[in-house]
Amino acid sequence: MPERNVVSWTVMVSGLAKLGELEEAKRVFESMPERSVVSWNAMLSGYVQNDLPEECLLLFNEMLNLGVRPNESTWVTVISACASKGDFQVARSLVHQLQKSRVNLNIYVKTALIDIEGDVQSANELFNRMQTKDVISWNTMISGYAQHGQWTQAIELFKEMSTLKDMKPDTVTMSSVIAACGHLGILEFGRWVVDYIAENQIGLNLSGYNSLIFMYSRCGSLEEAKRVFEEMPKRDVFSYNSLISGLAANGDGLEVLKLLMKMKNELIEPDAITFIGILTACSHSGLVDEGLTVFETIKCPTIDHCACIVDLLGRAGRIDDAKRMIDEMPMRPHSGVYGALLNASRIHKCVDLGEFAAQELFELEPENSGNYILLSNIYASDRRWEDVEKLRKMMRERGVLKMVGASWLEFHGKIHRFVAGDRSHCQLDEIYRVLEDVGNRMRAMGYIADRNCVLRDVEDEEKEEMLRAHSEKLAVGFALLVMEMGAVIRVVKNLRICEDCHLFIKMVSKLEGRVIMVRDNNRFHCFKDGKCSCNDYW
DNA sequence: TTAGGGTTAG
Repeated sequence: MPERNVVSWTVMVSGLAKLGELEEAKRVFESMPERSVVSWNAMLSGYVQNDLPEECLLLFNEMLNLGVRPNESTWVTVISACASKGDFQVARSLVHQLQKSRVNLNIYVKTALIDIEGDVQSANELFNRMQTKDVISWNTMISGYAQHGQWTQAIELFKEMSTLKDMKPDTVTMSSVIAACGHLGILEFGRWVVDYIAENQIGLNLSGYNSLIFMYSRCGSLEEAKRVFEEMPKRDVFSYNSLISGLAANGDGLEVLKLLMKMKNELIEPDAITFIGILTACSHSGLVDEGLTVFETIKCPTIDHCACIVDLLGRAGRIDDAKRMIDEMPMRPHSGVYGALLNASRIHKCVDLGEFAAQELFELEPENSGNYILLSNIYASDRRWEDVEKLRKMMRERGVLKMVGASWLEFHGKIHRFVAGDRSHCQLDEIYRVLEDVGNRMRAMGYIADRNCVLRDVEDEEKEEMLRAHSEKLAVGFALLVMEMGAVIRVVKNLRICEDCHLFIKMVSKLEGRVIMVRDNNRFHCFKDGKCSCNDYW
């Protein structure tokens, strides 16, 4: 060019960076005879676009040291560099500098700030103070809630957005909303959202389809998840992972292994999450050898994959192999590893290994009441009531004893509340008739009507405290399930699929010859023929 | 010539 000026130089920097030619961009940037703030911005954003946020921040420092005044675009770029790094400390110091610099906070800067702050409340305050908001500001706030697990708030904000005349939710909005529905397990609302998308002609892109697969999977609607998976024009690792995890939770190990093959045929590389899904599926379906074979193919197995193998071996009864796996693994085991061993010890009633795993867990996470309960259950299954009581005492002393007050179940759109010893439910007589019937039939089939039996008479006060809170209210709730067979029971609060109700539902599924779906902690468990998708062999 | 938003696991 006969006349090169700062603009043409900057175009070169920006264009090269966009092509991923970062070294070349840097070379041009460094040989510029003069630079404007825009040139600096082009180079800074080049680093962010090429996933080098640290380089961006270093260059930003250099820029300040040379006395170049950042403008709004500069701030947006460096803030987003912190966002991709997840570096809240640097973000805080940037916000501080930003306040000192008296730069005008336009919609871009504010939106970037909502995205970075790691502090949902401040982000929301800023969002509420914004005079003008566009679709990206709304999406940033919605996904901010979602990224912090505040899915209800994300959905509420979407509802508010959808009532505004001048605001049209787009495909990004809908991806977040659909995923939030999945996390909450609210399939009915999810279906409404799907209709909303169709009515408003919002085209879904790959992320949107992936969210849909995730939602259907998490809500236990595997047929719909598979349908979306088949229908979508292009799949990526997210699509596979969402479906694999859904099938894994449903105990469909064979289908998952087929998907792994299909994935390879489509030349999509499985990642760490894929393998967790596959190993979980094998574990839940008792496919021990297949799981071990897959484990061998993982290039860089993580500690989580090892935990899956401990679970796989332990559930299947190869508990000594599970312990050996822990002894031989190169990394330091974390709570997930010992948790898997403890669970396996409970399933197979191995007191020694259970004690070993629990001791490690009490060190690693002393506040987690679940570990104490599991060990207590192991002692109880061995009728070691003194040890049970010792553990209760330890829990009281450490303040981890958490008595569950009540549970809430939802079905047919109505919330039912159950409390230990509660006699106030409007279908009480019917419930107890069903309970008695199931208990009799269980005994007739040779099952020991001991502590696992929901009808068990409680002998003394201590065990009453321990057992009633768990068994009885669950029993009452699940008796309702028997009567309402076919309905999906949604556990609204406090109730977990613990040992007692687990056995109960399995028995019911066998006696009634029905498939029962129960949503527990937002995950679906599928019970059929006396087996549960999570493959616990009681 | 430069700048802000989305999806997955146990």
